[in-house]
Amino acid sequence: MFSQSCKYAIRAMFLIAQRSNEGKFIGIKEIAEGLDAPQPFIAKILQDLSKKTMVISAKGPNGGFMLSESQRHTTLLDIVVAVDGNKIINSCCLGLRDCNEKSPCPVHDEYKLIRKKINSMLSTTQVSDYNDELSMSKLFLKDK
Amino acid sequence: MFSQSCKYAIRAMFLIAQRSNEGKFIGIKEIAEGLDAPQPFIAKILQDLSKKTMVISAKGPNGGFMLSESQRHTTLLDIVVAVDGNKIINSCCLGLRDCNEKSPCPVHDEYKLIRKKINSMLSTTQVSDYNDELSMSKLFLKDK
DNA sequence: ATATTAAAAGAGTTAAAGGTCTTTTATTAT
DNA sequence: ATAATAAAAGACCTTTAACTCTTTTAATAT
Ligand code: FES
Ligand code: FES
Repeated sequence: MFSQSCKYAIRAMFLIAQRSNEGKFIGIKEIAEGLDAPQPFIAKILQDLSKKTMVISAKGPNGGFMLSESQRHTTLLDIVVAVDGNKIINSCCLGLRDCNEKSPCPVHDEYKLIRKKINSMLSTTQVSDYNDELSMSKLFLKDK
Repeated sequence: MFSQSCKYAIRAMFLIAQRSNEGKFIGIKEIAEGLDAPQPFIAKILQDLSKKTMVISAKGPNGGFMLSESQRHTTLLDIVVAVDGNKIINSCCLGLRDCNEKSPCPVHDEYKLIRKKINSMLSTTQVSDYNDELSMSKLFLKDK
């Protein structure tokens, strides 16, 4: 469904959002540990998101990543599109080039509804929506 | 969502199911053309399905592939599991090793419902369900 | 029997995703 | 100013998916 990079990107953004509440930068090392993910790989992913101005980064001591007020309203769909492109939004699940009513594949009608729910989930969830649950360890960003 | 192999496998099975009604074998060449897919790749995929007894194959003149009466009841879920494994059934969409209620990721509750719909679509659809629509060109297995 | 047909088998290739490493640049604390 | 810190940049490596090619085996029509 999502590439590995995209999954990490979403989880990283949730984590940065949570820490951004405290007004502090969180370093790559801490992010990688918080997600149980390879640090250099996370670094590269965040570099991309930083270029796309979806996260603020700062070099030097006490540097790291954080989200501005407006960046905390980034949706999961924003992240998915930034990392994986927009194929999730409207492509055929059986791989036909065009998904439309003119030449539907056998599962088109059913999949259309599922895809709508996926898009809805992604577009209605913001990265800061679960700050509290994450802080209280009711939700998790890595395996226990 | 599905690997390329899996998408081709599903489409190939729909096509073989449709032709099996006529009681004839359909050759790889014709299948590849019917799906607008690379012939040697389709051959590989069908070889695997054949080994897993999900399709009958015959060598020599008038050979090819067809589905037995019972094989026509194969569901899309059977195909997906055979080709891509069972990760679709119960894995976390953010990549956590375990998806369960004990350590849910932020989208667990919502994704659980979506995954259920996907599984339902796959398990209730049989490869021969759309024979007629395919024959009448109301549904398609390749781009126009 | 022989030639032809068509899938099976399996090695080989290509491209993309996933992941690592080293060097550079910017910041800040001293 | 200098040293220490931490991200940026970009080259590099590894693995897997996607796809191809060649040879072999089996079946059938003549
Ligand atoms: S054509 Fe396949 S999902 Fe729409
Ligand atoms: S834990 Fe992520 S979907 Fe269940």
